[in-house]
Amino acid sequence: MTAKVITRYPPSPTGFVHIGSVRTALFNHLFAAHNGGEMVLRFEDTDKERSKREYEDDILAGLAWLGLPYSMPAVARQSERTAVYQKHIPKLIEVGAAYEAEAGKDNPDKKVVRFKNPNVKITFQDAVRGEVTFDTTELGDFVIARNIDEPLYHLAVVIDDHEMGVTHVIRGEDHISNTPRQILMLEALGFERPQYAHIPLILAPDKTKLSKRHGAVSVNEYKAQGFIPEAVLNYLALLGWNPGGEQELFTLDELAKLFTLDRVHKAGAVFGLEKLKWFNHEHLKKLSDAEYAARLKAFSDKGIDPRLIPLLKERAQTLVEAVLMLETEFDFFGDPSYEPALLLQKGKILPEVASNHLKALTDLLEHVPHEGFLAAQLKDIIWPYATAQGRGEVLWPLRVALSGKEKSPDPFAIMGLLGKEETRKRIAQALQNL
RNA sequence: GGCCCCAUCGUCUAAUGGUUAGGACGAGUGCUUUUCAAGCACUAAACCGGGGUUCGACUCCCCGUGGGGUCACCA
Repeated sequence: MTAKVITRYPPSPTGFVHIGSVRTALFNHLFAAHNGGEMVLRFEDTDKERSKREYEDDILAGLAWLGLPYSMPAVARQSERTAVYQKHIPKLIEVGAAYEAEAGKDNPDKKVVRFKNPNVKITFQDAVRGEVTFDTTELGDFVIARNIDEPLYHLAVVIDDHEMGVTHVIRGEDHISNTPRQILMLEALGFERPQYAHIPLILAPDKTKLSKRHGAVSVNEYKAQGFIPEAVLNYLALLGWNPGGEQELFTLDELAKLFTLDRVHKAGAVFGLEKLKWFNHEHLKKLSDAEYAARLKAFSDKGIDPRLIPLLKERAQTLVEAVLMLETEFDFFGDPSYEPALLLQKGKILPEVASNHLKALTDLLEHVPHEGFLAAQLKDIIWPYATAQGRGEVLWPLRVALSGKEKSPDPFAIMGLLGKEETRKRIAQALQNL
């Protein structure tokens, strides 16, 4: 059939890896994976002032965290690819497609390279937008290189994409107006035109391009907030793309199987944290208990009782939230201390009533063997009594006696975790407090 | 402003000429093991406007309007 599909992810290492940039990488990966191809990565660091190694590391770490695969050419930094560019820039001048010109008044000795604009209309097929036409006349003879061997962004892109065998250029919509000038250069160089696809931008709630001023924008921040890659990927994939149908939860592999460019949207999509949280919770629930505990370790070095994991899974939307719960409503293993009035639900329950119920419960629990002291069975035993006597008046004092807290998991779960001895102790203590 | 792109509930979206315009997040209400969550049920919520084309338009065309992107020796 046709040549192997090669997509590209060319970040410029001038900042921490942006969520929009990651979405572009994701789409490039999904398309490549869907077609049995691969995504190549290169660093566009021709801006030497702003490019930094720490940002490169950050980008690579981000991809690793997300689990997005890529390949890299032997020389991946544009700043180190001078030899490659030297093959092509003089050629452009030789064939008359470009010329050297004075840099400007402030720099009389310096010579830049300008592209000789043929002033034509350029039409290209965009995989998501269809036919797009630009008049390149307004571009003038634009500068394509700082000097004979230092190309500027547009030229470097064209040469690198060609050298790396890129077949599909999938990038943000903000690049759509750059496309005609890149096509101009690519034609002058005699390169084949790749397939273009301009994907919609990720927008902030005010509908403008998402940027730092809108808050968390780096994937690191999401990682630090306790989001997991499965959820981030799933959420991002569905921003501006949709496989049709009503399924929303997907793994990366499932997404790759379904991904096609013709289902990519044309309009920008607003990034919504609430829905991301929902995706995170859903994916968190799908982890095994062991895996959940392992991920939690990155946020808390305290050992946690494995029996707590199912409860956390049910409640926490993020891992940070889980840690927080462990420190608050789930922190009931230590000595519970509380205002005795809390036992009475702020005066709603009479002291005699509460203590009668607690005494009755003590008797009920007396017959339960240690081995049978489990949440489900305790519920079976206590439930009929609570129902007969009034659930609120029975269960509230019990829950407070056990947890000492205004909010906590239900009393049966807590008793199961504490065990018979501790449960008896706490109920006795509550009786004394009354 | 020039050029280019876009337009379904508040948000993410389904629908590809014929649906009571569907789902999800969020919101509200109720139920539940009467705390907090979770869960479940229900409710409110959208085709930007105007012209065409057509027996029939959310879907096709045109014009408005609105929004966005881009106009560097940044990428």
